Amino acid sequence: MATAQFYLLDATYKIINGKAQVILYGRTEKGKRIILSDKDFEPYFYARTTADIKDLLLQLKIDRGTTIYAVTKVEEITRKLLEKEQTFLKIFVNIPSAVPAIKDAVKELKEAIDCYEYDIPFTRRYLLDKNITPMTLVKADIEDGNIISIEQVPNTTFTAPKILAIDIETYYDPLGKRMMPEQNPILMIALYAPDMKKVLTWRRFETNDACIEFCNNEAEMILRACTLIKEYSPDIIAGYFSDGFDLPYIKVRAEKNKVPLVFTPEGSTLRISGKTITLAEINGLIHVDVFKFIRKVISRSMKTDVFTLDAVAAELLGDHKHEVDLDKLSEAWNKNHQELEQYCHYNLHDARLTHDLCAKILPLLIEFVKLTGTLMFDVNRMSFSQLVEAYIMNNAQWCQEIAPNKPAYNEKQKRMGQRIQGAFVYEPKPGLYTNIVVFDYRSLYPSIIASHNISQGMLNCACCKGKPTLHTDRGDFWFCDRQKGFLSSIIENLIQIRAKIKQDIKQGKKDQMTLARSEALKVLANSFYGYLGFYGAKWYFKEGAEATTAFGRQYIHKVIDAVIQDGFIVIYSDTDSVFILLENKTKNDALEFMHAINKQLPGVMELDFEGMYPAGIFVSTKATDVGAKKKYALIDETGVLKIKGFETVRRNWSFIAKDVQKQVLEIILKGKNPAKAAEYLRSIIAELRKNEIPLEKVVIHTQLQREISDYKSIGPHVVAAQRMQQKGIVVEPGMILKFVIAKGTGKIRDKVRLVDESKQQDYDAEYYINNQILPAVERIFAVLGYSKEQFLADKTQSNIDSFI
DNA sequence: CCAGGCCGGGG
DNA sequence: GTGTACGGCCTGG
Repeated sequence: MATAQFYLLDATYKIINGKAQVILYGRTEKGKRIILSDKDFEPYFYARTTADIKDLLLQLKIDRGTTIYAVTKVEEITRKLLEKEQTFLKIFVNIPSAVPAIKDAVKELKEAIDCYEYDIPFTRRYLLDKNITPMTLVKADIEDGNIISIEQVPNTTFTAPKILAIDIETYYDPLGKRMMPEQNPILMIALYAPDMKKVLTWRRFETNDACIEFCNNEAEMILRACTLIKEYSPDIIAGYFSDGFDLPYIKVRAEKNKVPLVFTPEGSTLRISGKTITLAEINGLIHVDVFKFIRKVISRSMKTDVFTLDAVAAELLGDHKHEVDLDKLSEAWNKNHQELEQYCHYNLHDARLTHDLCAKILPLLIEFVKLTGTLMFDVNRMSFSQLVEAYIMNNAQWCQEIAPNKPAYNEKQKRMGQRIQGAFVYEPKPGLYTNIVVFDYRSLYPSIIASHNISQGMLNCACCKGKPTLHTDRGDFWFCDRQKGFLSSIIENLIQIRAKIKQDIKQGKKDQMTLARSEALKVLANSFYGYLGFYGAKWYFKEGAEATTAFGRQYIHKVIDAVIQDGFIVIYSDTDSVFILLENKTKNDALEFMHAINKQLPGVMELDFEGMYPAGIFVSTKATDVGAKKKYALIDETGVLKIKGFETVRRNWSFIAKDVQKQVLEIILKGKNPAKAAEYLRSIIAELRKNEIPLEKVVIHTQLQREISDYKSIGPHVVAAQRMQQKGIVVEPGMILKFVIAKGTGKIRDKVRLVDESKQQDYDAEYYINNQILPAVERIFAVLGYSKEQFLADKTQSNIDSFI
């Protein structure tokens, strides 16, 4: 017998001779790849029954043609379900895929009450039960490559996995057909790691750049990329939107060229799964889609609201993409080969940005892996609720808790219909304000859940009947005083771990790992409340969510009352934050107020100083309405705009609408000059009415998603497609249609014109003013006292401004 | 008001 | 793959 110690990277399983083998992929401390299998782990799930039906269960067999699903063993055990101890049957089956089938059969039995944990993927079950964590060191006793036993080596992390980034450039028609990998070849493949910089392409040109390598054709290029990846043997292959673009594209091209797609030394190939949202997976090589993690997990804490590689790299790395005209790439490919060099550099630079972003997010990703005990591939693609659930599952083990089931369709519908009364919102009076200070409660909801013991089994317990109750619209609640709940302990533990880490950070322990751990714990804690009220959650807890917001409303009222008593003016409050005006008080006065409040607050509750803003605008949802929730723009002391709740302007808006919205906010907050912004808007409207705004700025871009005949309702873009067809242009799904709205009568769709059949004079200024420009800025101006009618009135406007 | 339909990331 | 499917927003009906 030998032992092996290695960082666990990935896990999968395969069926051999009718039995499942777990396959673990790892990297030894000396950097060697290692692959081991474990033959002795059996799939199982739990059931509750009204009688002892072990013998009956052991008879269960389901014949599925080539395979037979069967129960192999049944054990009686005691576990808890929502904090209530009960007897369960642990039902073992022959292979993992037998679990759902046997589960269904068991549910049919008249003695069955319910089944549990039948939806936990086999390898995940393995990791949970063996108590081993990916991206950390594990120690295994092995015999002939088979694992006899395996355990965690405590306090270890694989901090420096080898990352290789990949990025491709493809041939495409600038007129914007949908991604068509069957027709359009890959032109370049870039691979980047600090010690591996390579661009492969299959058109030759003069170059001195040693990174550029020429292949004879696309097939050879793909094979060469595979060889380079195999030889480099990274732990992680990273891409940007590579689940949705690069890797599926490569897969199609490899099939088209009939070349095998092997990415690891031991021969793992690329697997593409999922229909609407594709996933690209390689056994033993962690595919990180940098874009997915950033958009799902990090986006909340970022300023940008577009997640292009350029915008994200700018914010997180302070770097940009190279500026090249990608629309000319295909032309260069066909005619001007010498121009391809700049595209190669562009390609490699994108791969570099992707690599650096991956390195940047890696510490956080690893901390989530450790906290949830889930494979990095999965963590990379999880939403907040999934992260929380994975974290709870990982902790349920030592609490002896069995996971409740995911809701069935009906239950989900029911839950979706159950509105939970939300937080308190003090509606802002729309307007432009100066010198705003923002306070917020530190981790308000997590603190409440922990300190008020909010957990299913603790609700309205018999033992604490008569204790002061929480009155809500849905009735009165109390939570047990004598026993600590499961969910509340988990979150209390989370808060404590984080407090300890924050202490460490304060004392100077500011390494990447510590900071990332603190951040991961914060994200989990902050997502906990949302999870309780999320309809798809296993531990959905409506009363708990209601109680949390009810307590939250009490706490925020306490601050608001105190702020007012102290002579500040409250302009806005939402959930855990209060926005106040300094007026003739100072920032110091505000800080002193906060310290005083904190002395009165119980336990872990604490009010923080969020920031100070020289100017801010609060906007209403409707032009005439009172203040809107969560819709404002602030400018901080360094001149950076903080914009919340303004809809992001998309492709199917005209350029002019996007421009105007941005300009208006800038003028108002930087120059604090509403009149100037209004003047600007008037000038734009006037130019539109004189049809002076260039035609290209009013073009609307929309993609045709299907065949024209498949449309049930005829939107403007469908009309544009029809017109193109009439003109003999081949129209196919995926095309970006460009059209303008011309003068005329009837519905919008009746006024659709193609760009090349329109002249500068043709576009309908009133449409653009009413449906594009004004919707984008109407609310902003409404709060400054301008109604949209004021801009629409085609008169001299100067006198209206004077009383603002 | 609901349902149908598009966007996003990538090239 | 212990299979099933994003979330937000706008427009037409």
